Amino acid sequence: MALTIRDVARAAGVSTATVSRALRGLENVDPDTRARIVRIAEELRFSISPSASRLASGRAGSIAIVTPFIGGWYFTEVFAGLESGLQPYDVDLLLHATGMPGVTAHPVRAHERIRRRVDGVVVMGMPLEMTESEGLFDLDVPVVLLGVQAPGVPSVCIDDRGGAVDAVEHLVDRGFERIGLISGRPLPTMFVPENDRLDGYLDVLHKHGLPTDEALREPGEFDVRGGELAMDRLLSLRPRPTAVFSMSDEMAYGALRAMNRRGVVPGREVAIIGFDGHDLADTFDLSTVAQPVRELGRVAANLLMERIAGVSASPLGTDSVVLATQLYARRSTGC
Amino acid sequence: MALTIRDVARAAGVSTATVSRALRGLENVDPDTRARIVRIAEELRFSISPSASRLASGRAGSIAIVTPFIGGWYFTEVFAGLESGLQPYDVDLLLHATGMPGVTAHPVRAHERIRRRVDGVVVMGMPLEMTESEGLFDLDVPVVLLGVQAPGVPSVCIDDRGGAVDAVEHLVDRGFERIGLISGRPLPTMFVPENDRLDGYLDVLHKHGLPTDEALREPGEFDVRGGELAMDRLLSLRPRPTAVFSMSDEMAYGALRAMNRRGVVPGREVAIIGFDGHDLADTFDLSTVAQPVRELGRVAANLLMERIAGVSASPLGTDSVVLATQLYARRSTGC
DNA sequence: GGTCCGCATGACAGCGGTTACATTCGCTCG
DNA sequence: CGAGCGAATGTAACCGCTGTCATGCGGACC
Repeated sequence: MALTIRDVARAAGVSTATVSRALRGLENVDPDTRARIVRIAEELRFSISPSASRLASGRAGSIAIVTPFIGGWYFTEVFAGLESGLQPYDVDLLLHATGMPGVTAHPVRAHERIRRRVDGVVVMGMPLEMTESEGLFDLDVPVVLLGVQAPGVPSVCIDDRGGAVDAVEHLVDRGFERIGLISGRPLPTMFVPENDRLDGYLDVLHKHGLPTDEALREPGEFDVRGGELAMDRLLSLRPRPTAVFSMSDEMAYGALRAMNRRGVVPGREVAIIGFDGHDLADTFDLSTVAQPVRELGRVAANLLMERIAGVSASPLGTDSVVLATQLYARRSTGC
Repeated sequence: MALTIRDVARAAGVSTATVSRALRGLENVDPDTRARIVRIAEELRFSISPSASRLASGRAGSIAIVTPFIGGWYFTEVFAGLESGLQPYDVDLLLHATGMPGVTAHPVRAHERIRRRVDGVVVMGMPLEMTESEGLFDLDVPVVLLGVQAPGVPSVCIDDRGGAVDAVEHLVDRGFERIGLISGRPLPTMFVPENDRLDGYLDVLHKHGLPTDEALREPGEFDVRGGELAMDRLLSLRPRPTAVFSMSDEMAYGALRAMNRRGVVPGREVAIIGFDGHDLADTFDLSTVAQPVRELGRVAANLLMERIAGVSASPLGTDSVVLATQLYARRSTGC
């Protein structure tokens, strides 16, 4: 019932091979012939059958984004960035959530789920070990890491250490000396970015000879509630920190709330700075180190598509793109 | 190089047809035979080629979610809900963003993009006219509307009018009388849910004989910044409203900010209630009418898959699922 | 003028499954 | 005891494209 390439071929008085070539913009087709075929295809409202095309060509026509979880601001932004980066290519974006090991462990390994159906994979915010255990390197397709860096694997990420340095230097600039930290998981973790941010934080403190008590570091689970509890604990310390660097904006929101509840004015008695550049940071006057998350997705998409195209081409280097972060100083740090 | 069903057939000493039947769990396969085939397939680490399967069976093996935009809390929750609702089915979820007409108009109609590659479509938060103009009804596949109701099309949505009634009744209960409104677009709009919420708002005011000045209604563009501006305008009125119903939580955040800037304490001088049940509503003490967004996605997925399966079955009714909203009273309304 | 070359095109064998239809075989039943 | 039946399995024709190889043809070249 649906039209096939044969119908077009017949209508144009050419062979199916020529139609196929013409429609895909391959070389060695007479411009006139191509124009005619394209016109006829449009008149007939014909469009190629992806499954047939994929079967015949051996390409999956899809790539997958593998992430520990769906939801949250970061995920959405990455996803939107990927989607926009994929526009120029005729490729579908598939999604696979693994769940976090030990928390929401997913019964199916990513490997099994996406095997044979993708030409490449973007792995988002997963430690290398997890990427391995999910079998993503055994898929025989290119892999691009997003938000993480690892030797020998192409990746796109930010300078986590540098971003943390900026954040903490900012606090020092503003005259704060007793600087606390809200991390994600308890440190050290399997997540490289967290460790990098910790390093940045510590480096600045050392550089300025400021206190680095471990008591000043509290995990906040990367969510609002966790941030609130972490800040509660920090505010109960004596002496309490006069400033706090939160590894995410969402935790910082929780921290802001804890401060409000106690009548502590952000930026005066206690300063706080987040990390991410979340949508609402501006709304809530939260200073933050913004990372270009959409851009991360976009670049990852391009990097991956390049590698897919270049499988047979010259041996590509192990590209590793590092994007810059940007500091936004707002009222929560007294600006 | 990759295994085919033939390799499995050979290894099991049966025909490819039997392997196909066994692996798909069809009837009329001897339990022993099936077990043997499944075991061998696993040993061989064989998995079916989706493109071959799709081509041969004529099924696309995918459904699409069509949305005006990617991003924001609502979108992400719906997406996560769909994904989880789709788990039991072996179906890929494709995404197509149309852009808003006149704002971010997308050059490609959804119709062209997803034609021949989906077995069904979930249309999210789009007015019926837009769904039509995108050609989604000409795709010859089932369509399920999400967040909108329309005669003759299956849909899953909430009771927008009822939710608005709850919100405004709550304000009245708390003793507020001069009640303003922050809508999305300027009213009336092409979006049915907004109009429904407006109706609910007006109904309650009428019922209690409260003022319904049009001056009390301001559009807030459904984003934080718009909400802030809208609230600014409302707070400049004399007499100013003593309470405001915002059609989304994100706009309400903006409104909260406007109040903070002017030193107006939420819930005391001026109350505000949002709509959505956004993640951060609790954090910022915002009263709200929560809608089960993930559930919306999940139900839509099931509804759609049912219809896809039932195309040939008995003529399904035009199911239209309406999910309940829930009021959360917090400090922003003086609780 | 004949040979060779390269471009435009055609013919056709797959790609890896699914499924309609045919076949086999052990039983039930008249 | 043979017809008839249903469950289990096999056979083979597609599904709609792509890619390889073959073919035709006009022009450059010697």
